[in-house]
Amino acid sequence: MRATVRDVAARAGVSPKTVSNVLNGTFRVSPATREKVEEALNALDYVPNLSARGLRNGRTGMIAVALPDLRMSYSAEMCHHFVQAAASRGLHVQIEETGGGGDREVDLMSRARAQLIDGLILNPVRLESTAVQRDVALPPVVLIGEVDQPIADHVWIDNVAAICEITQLLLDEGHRRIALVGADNTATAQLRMVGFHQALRTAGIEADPELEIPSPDWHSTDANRWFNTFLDDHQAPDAVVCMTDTLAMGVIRALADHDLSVPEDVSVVGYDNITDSAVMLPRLTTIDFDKQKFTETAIDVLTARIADPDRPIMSVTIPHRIIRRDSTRPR
Amino acid sequence: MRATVRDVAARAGVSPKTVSNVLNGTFRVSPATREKVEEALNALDYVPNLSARGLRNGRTGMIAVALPDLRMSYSAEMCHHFVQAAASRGLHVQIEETGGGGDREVDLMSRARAQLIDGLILNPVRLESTAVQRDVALPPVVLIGEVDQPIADHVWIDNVAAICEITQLLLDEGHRRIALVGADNTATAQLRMVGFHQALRTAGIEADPELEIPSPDWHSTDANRWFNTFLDDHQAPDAVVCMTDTLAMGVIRALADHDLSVPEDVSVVGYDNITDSAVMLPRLTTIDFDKQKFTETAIDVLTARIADPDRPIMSVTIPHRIIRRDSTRPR
DNA sequence: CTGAAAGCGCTTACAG
DNA sequence: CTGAAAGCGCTTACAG
Repeated sequence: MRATVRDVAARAGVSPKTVSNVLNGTFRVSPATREKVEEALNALDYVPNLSARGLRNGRTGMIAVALPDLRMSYSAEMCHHFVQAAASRGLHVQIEETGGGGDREVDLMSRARAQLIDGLILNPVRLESTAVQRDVALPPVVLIGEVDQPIADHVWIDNVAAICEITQLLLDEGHRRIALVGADNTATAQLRMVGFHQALRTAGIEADPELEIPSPDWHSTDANRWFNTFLDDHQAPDAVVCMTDTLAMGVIRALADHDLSVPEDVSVVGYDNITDSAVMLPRLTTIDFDKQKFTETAIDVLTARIADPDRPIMSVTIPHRIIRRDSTRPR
Repeated sequence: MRATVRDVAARAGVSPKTVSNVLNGTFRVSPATREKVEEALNALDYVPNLSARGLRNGRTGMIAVALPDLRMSYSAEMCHHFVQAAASRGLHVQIEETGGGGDREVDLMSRARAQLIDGLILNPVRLESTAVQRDVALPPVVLIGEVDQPIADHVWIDNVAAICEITQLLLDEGHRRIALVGADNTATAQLRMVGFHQALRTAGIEADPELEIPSPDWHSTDANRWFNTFLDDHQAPDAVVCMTDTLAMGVIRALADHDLSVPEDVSVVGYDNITDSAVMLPRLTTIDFDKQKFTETAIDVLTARIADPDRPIMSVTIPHRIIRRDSTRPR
């Protein structure tokens, strides 16, 4: 059987309270007592029961991170940084996937309220997210990505500005007919479309719905399929703005299959600056942000919220920048 | 305040036991009573406290999955399937990263024993993994990937055979000077090297250590750097066996930077069949396995182990197959 | 500086 | 079919 504080106390000849004091360092314990307790701890191979501690303290040291689709390289990199940032703060991370059905988000909220996790970092898929509503008792939650409800803490990068800037860059360099890949009704896509339209408007170009191509599941293979179909029926655009680097991979492949090369015939830009973008053929021009800073900020905001449920709601914008590589060229 | 079973019982005019019966369906409850309880459950917005349940039952419904580096596309796809498979079995997943220091593995074992998780799926980084030893009280654990200690349950694909077969394919098609990328002292690499050497030996070719190139952190950018350096000093090989698809991306880029194209000048093969491999330039020849089946098997084996700690240790091999694409051609 | 007791919220024998 | 009690393992007032 596993040893409990009681067993340790018995062996050390002290009370459970003293063991707890040694474990948590709450009060000063005399060196002699401490030594006895530590001997017992080791001898009995004591490991605290976190469920019991969680029940008592109302904290488990576990937070949840919910992303739309864990298969994406973007998700992979964010997961890495979340786990690292959490570990350095003594927290552990439970992961969840919210894609493919809004109910998952509601479930998650319940689980948070079920207190096996202390809080939740949620990347909602839809703007009209039913999960996050003012009237329901919210667990501590930080929304990441694109949300416009000022109902919970929020960490994001300014998508509208980012896409606007990168579209601007293409426009400045002579591209006129610019396609957008990833256009659908998800929160992320909606906001990025706003930025795209904004840049076009500033340049005096009318948005052409024909050039706004969806890619329902956001995978490279999916973008490839949809963009291939587009190219079968349409003249190639001057440039393609992809809502993620992963989409860009599929688009570049579709162009190659239509004997169009990047950037000679068509320029392509991405978003996220995943690691592989730096070695892709061609190296991808994209939007970068500090993922470590992003995740650390999200966790710190969540921790603050857990500590004080009544503090004012805050929104943090993480800076972004354009990384110029080889997938674009002036026309 | 949150409602407890006690509150619900009070409102429904029954005992906590009856509420528990309704919640868990352990015993039959009369429809009238059930209805009263359900009304109270809803009215009070009851959510069970999982820490309390975990303390009582010794189960939390949470398992941990530990992978070497979560940034890899391989990890991303595995995480997705683990979360899906777990969800369909009513389990949740905590993720951990074991790379960059063996102590994390030991930590993980303790955490499992700390019972906030019911069990652990671990992809150990090193064969001489100190974490998994016979004398320490192991929590329920399933090892995935390359391990040769028959100390715990094990799910893997036969790496030796897989790399041997794909190297064979290259040899059969006339490649003689074959490089290997990812050669280091990790468990995965060691086993894959065995398969590589086996194929060479069968073909009567002597292994050339010069052609076995490490890529310490296994990222595409890292493989790119190391393979670039290799190409600076050496004649290009006929083919390159990459220990993962991600490494292959970096290798293909290095070849491109030396004006060598794939497969015209050099053939390249990968391992894992990540989604992006299907659209890469060129589309990558690689080793595929059923990731859903792999993860479901691992979780089922773990569940069985949790249910019966004394059952015999088992090892399951998931089949693999070569996916032929455009990154190789006969010479 | 330390001990004995109570209680976090749940479920499971034990009675009825 | 239901109730009252005990206990999972921990930590925190409350006394000394």
